[in-house]
Amino acid sequence: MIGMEDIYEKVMELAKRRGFVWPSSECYGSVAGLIDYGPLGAGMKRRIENIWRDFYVIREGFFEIECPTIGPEPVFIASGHVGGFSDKMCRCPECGEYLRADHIVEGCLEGSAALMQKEDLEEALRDFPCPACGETLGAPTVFDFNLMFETAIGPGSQRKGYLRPETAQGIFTDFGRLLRFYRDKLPFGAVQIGKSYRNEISPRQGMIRLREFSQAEAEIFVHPEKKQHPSFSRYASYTLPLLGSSQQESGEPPLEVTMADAVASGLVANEYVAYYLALTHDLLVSIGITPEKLRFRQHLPDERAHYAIDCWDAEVHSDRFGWVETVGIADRTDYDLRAHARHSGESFTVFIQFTEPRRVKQVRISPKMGIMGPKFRGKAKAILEMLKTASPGPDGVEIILDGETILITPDLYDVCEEEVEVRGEEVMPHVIEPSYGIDRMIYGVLEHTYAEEMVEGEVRKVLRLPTAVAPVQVSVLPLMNRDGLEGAAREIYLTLLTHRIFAIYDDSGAIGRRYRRQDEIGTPFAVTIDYDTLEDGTVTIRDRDSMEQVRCPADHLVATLSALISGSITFESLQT
RNA sequence: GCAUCGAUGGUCUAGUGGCAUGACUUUGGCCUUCCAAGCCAAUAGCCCGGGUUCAAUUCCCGGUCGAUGCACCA
Repeated sequence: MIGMEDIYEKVMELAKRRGFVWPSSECYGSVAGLIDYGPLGAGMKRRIENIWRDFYVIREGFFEIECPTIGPEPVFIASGHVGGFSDKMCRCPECGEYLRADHIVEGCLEGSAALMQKEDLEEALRDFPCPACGETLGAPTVFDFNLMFETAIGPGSQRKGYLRPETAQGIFTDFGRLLRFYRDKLPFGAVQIGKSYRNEISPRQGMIRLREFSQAEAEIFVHPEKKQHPSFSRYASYTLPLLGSSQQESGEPPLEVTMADAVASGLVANEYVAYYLALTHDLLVSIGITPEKLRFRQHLPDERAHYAIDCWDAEVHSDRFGWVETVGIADRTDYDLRAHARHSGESFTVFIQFTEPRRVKQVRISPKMGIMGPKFRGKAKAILEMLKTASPGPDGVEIILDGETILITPDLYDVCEEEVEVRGEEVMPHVIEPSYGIDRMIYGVLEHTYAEEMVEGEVRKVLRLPTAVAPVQVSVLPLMNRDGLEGAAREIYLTLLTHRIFAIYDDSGAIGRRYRRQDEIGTPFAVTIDYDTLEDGTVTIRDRDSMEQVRCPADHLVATLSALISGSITFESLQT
């Protein structure tokens, strides 16, 4: 390779020029963090999403759902995004700098300032110097900056809504429906591919940090005590570079271990997490990420959400941006379901039958309603409810109702001990969440597959995209645009299209120039129609990566290309 | 968001207070029997808004976008 010192510039220049990625609304001045996928980029993105579906929908059996990108406020109150997805900020009255209010206070104070109220923060900030200009802050106004885009649903006194900051919540809110769809059994999973939105303060890394981005997320609902993946054997001996939190703390390199060993040694929390680490490696490599530029880093205890048992990022190395978090894989326990259960009042549990019904002795309070009704009148019903779960003492039961303590004496109820048959229990599943940043995957693939090489004194730019990811699969090129070559080429082109091979036809300019054009957009194969085609009915197939050619009878072309595209044969095998 | 620097056809670039360079690409034509060949022609540009000026792509102010540093960041 030559002159690869500024690969980001080169990749983005090509991506813009050739129609992969464009700045959005360019004619009115583009907006940071918003991009368009052009004709080739949109095709490539769709192919990558479909490969993701091959892994998660077809192979894992997790059906895909599609939820709105707008949600009503309670969803995001429950998810914690309304409260937790915002930062408390203030502005220096002297220099105008925006500051994290809690960070300033935290630097000089014991304990955590993140939970302080605005008013307390304002008071605490009074005497602090501005970290930017050094002037005393005085009493700045502390305000929340929430990273969610806000909107209003409907006219008039609208319901407040937000653009979703992740696709996951739709799967959680559909939990009850999904559970019934999967016929009340664990484990099951559902996935969603779609747009999410975050009003980033300063998105400045091209397509790495976007305000509107595509995510592919799976939510896998598992029994909290059964975290053995039913297909674990598929990846048990798969080896990955794992950078655990202890390796990071001691500055050691990643460990190359099998998934079975990783789980056995406790490096990875359970088989589910390990399985999706391996699957993610498998998937990323198959779309064109270089294995040497891919690692899995465990969250350090202080960066991991408090409720998560284990959390790993798949990080893709970029020459420009360093290690970029591209996929997150977490065991989120029952945090999300519990939150939605609390806020919505629905149960979010699965009834799991015991293998054998259990006989359980239970004490039941049977109120004497004939006495209690007249005695407590309007409160009787509420007291009755509370009695059901109370455990009676020798003097009776104390019940607190609306702040008033009421003693229910033993003469008001009977206690009967009985043995009941319990056939199962309500279980709140744990959630394993693999979450993929599609746009970051696309950038990683572009950067890793971009190559330059010297060919006869000229720089050849080539995207070595895997066939499954290339937006165009085959180009059809008549060697000359005359002597009947163009007619024969058109015929072959149409034949490929009817067999659903996505080909483009190009007869413009010298043949070498046309090969270069296809190299730049990653088209893996070129079919050239030359004078031998008119003689003996053969064409050549050119391989993008080796620039080698083989002759192939036109009659076999569809079958040969289909096999090459699907990967069932290699180009090298045709050369012998 | 702050500071510094930058923005000229699709791409790379020269240059200027007064008709805006060149190369590559693209399109059409000629030529051409396999890797950006040659010839002819064509298309296409001074980021946006305001100010100074007879005249602004050029100078000034503001904005947008991009790069770098700080800050922020699932």
